[in-house]
Amino acid sequence: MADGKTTASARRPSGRRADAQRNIDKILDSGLKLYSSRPGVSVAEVAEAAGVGRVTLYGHFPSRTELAKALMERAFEETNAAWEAVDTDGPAEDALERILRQQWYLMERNRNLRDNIIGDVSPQWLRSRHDPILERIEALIIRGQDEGAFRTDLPLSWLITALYSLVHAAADEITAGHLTPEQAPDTLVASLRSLYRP
Amino acid sequence: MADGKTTASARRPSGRRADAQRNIDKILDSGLKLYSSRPGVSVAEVAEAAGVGRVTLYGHFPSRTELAKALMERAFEETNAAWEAVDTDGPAEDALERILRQQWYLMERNRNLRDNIIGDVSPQWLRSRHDPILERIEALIIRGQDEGAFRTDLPLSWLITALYSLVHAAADEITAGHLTPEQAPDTLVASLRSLYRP
DNA sequence: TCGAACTCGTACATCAATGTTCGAGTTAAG
DNA sequence: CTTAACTCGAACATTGATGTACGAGTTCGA
Repeated sequence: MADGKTTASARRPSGRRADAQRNIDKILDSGLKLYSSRPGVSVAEVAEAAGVGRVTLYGHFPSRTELAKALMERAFEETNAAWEAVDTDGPAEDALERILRQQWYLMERNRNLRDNIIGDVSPQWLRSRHDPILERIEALIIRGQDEGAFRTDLPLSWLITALYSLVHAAADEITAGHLTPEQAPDTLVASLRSLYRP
Repeated sequence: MADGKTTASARRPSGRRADAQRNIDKILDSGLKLYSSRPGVSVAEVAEAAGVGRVTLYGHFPSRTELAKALMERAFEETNAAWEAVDTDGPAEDALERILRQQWYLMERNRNLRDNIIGDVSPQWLRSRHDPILERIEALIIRGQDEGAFRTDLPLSWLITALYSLVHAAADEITAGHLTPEQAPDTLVASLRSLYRP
């Protein structure tokens, strides 16, 4: 027993037991679904949706705020991965269209998540994670302006905001039943083409 | 004393005392300001902002829901009055521009009010009050389409939603400090012209 | 199979919001 | 001036959410 300190925690210093990890995943999945669908979600709801005891949830996420952060962190990672996967070569106008068609629902989901999580995390924290994503879009728009494909008579930040805004609007229209999920990307692309062209 | 029943309430059956009416106004004013600025406003906050006791507030508005309804009702009336005041003659494109320049801040404020009040009143109630306003915009857009000034390749409801969406975006940009209140209407009008033209 | 890691329900303390009651004071209106 | 309407603070009951503590049971991992 001289070297009996080879406990599990010593052997897997940064690891978790498989069932714990499974529960963490379930919690994050359910949390994302709930938080991105409506405001005012409670910790208890997330736990129930995940099929997990409330105490278990608190065991992994010490507070509501920590849970919220984990959800946002995960969403940002997903977005970054999506950007890596998309082809941004060629004319900026075409690249933007590809990005929209592939990611508009992701943009929308994360925007809702962000809206419904405000108040749980500090604005600074939120900004620090969100800015890198904005920069990617910004760079693409600037490229389009250099190519002469995008207008330059309106502020750059406005073009970005308008883009997000219309993505959000498209999602609302689907929810309201005025637009089908198939029509949405076409409508969005057509609208943004009109809006972005010089 | 045969006719001694000439009490105040009998004499002013539908009227209120002047100080009561004054307080009601203060409550609605403060409530509008708070509700349209952020979510999660409590009744206590509204009372305090109005400089009125919480009990007094409950005396006039039996519940949080009733207060919310009164706020929305008032906002709708204001919007209707604004529509009556605006000149909708001439080409639809110009009329829309005039409306935007005169009412965009009102549209924005009421949209926030609506967003932050969801959950306090039923969706049906909200719809029933909001629809008449949408119809006015709808009629104007259809007129523009008949004149050949507005595009017809996108759903009508989408054009309306996009309009509201961009108004909201413009307000966000002002809040974020990316747009001045003077620039906002021009940016908005320019964007919607691009978006609406065939 | 053994022990540590993990889960679970129950129970508890805390906090904030809603809505009500009471009684004493103030104010408008006739 | 008289009275009814109104206001106010303080106190109370209720509800729902957050976070913690405990102890008994289950499951993973070596």
